[in-house]
Amino acid sequence: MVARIPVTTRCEGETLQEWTYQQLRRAILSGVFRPGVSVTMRGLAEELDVSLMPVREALRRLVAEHALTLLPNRRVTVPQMTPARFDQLCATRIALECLAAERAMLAVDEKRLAQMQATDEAMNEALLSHDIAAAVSANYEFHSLLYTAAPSDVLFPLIENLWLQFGPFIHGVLDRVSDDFSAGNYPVDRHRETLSAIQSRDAFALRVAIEADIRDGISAVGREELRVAGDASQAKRQ
Amino acid sequence: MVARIPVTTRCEGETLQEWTYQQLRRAILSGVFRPGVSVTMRGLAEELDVSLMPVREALRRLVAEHALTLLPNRRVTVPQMTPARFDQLCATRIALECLAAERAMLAVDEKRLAQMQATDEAMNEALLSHDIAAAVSANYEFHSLLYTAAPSDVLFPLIENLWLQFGPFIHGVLDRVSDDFSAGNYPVDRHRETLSAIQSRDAFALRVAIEADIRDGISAVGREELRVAGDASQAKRQ
DNA sequence: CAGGGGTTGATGTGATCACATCTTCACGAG
DNA sequence: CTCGTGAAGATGTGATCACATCAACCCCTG
Repeated sequence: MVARIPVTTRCEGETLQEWTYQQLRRAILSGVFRPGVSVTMRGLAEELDVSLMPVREALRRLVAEHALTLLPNRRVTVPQMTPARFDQLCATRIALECLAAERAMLAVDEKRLAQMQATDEAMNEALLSHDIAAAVSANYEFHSLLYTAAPSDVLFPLIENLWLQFGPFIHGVLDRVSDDFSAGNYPVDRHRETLSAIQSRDAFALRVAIEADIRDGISAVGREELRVAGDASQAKRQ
Repeated sequence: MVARIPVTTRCEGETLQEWTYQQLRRAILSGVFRPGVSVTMRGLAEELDVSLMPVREALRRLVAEHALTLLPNRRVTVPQMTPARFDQLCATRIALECLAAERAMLAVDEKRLAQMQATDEAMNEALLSHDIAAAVSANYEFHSLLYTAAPSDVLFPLIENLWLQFGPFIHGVLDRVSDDFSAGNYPVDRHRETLSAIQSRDAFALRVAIEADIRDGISAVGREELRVAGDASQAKRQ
């Protein structure tokens, strides 16, 4: 474990296990854990300054959500990204997020649309100033604002699962996009296409925009995942 | 807890927690737990004759998979089915299973096709003899055989999640279908359509067949879920 | 110097205990 | 008779301990 886990203050009435889960989850989403490294319950317990029990249950939960992987050795590791897995994640994201977007579209009101616009601008600013962490969370919030317009306790958790599995790689994707931004190479703003599709209540255009947004992420990665996988196998030896 | 949980023998090298999880999972899938009833760790521990710890972790896992629900009281219950949730589950199943079917289609060989045919016939026989449990597992196996033709460690777990959430209701659906069967009212066999679509490598026909299979389940339920929900609110008082 | 076997430390699993919180039920005041 | 209050039991959470298993490491033998 090289990088420290950023911790937040514990909310009132929140169980230790829930807090621990949230910390680990945020750490995974922000790419603190590199693929291939194995985490130990005692190590995390010491780092988060909690006992074994909350860590144990938080890890169990993250494994159940496929955010972490349980090896046959019963050791917990950050899952490796393979081209096949990457491809599956993208295809599944497209299927689920297009569905979620379509179902949420009619429920997006003016207020939410304004929030989405503001979030998109915040993301672009973050990309320009190379603040990857802020860009990641703004991107996350943009999609969340859309999908949660129509309350959904089935679809949205599944999508969050996929994001969690993508976790360590979103960082790499937006890093690449940020570089392109700085080089003056502005890519097509899929978020803006998304917003105008919602405004004109065009379900088909919305699906196209969402799919394009996800596919842009893919092409931004390119052979990136291979490099990350290479880093991971080095990190494993540490 | 009215119904007993059917237990299987514990495999060699399987942890107690894993075994407990499998027992509870099978119980949910076969509809032993009725929606709305709350389960207790100590109750399950006694019933399965294990200590609290394995039950605790198994429940945590099932909650993470949305097979069970954690109330604000920190009590674990079988989730209620509402029309909205039912609709979401169906739409998500269609999106994911059509995708999975399309991706698996080309990987289905003669041997697997024969297995699927045999499984479908077994299901029809089970329906005729009103053996709902056998029909449920045959239906499950039929779809599994298709989706696992191309190994997928992303899509398939998500689909299994949805099936688990459907769990208590599949029973009701097939109960209804079984009644129709006995009344000589043979519904369209969507599984047969699925098989012929695979044989002719027709991706579009396959999507149509899968979607129709899932939608047939919906119409078979009809207002069924309301009756079940009604039963559940009664059962809760027990 | 290379390979194998034994030892020691680390790790996950399971059990048990202590405690805070919630539920439930009965009793008594209004 | 109704509603609030208090006590007792039940329940989930967290901590700590014991143990089997696994990994790394070192030393010995060839």
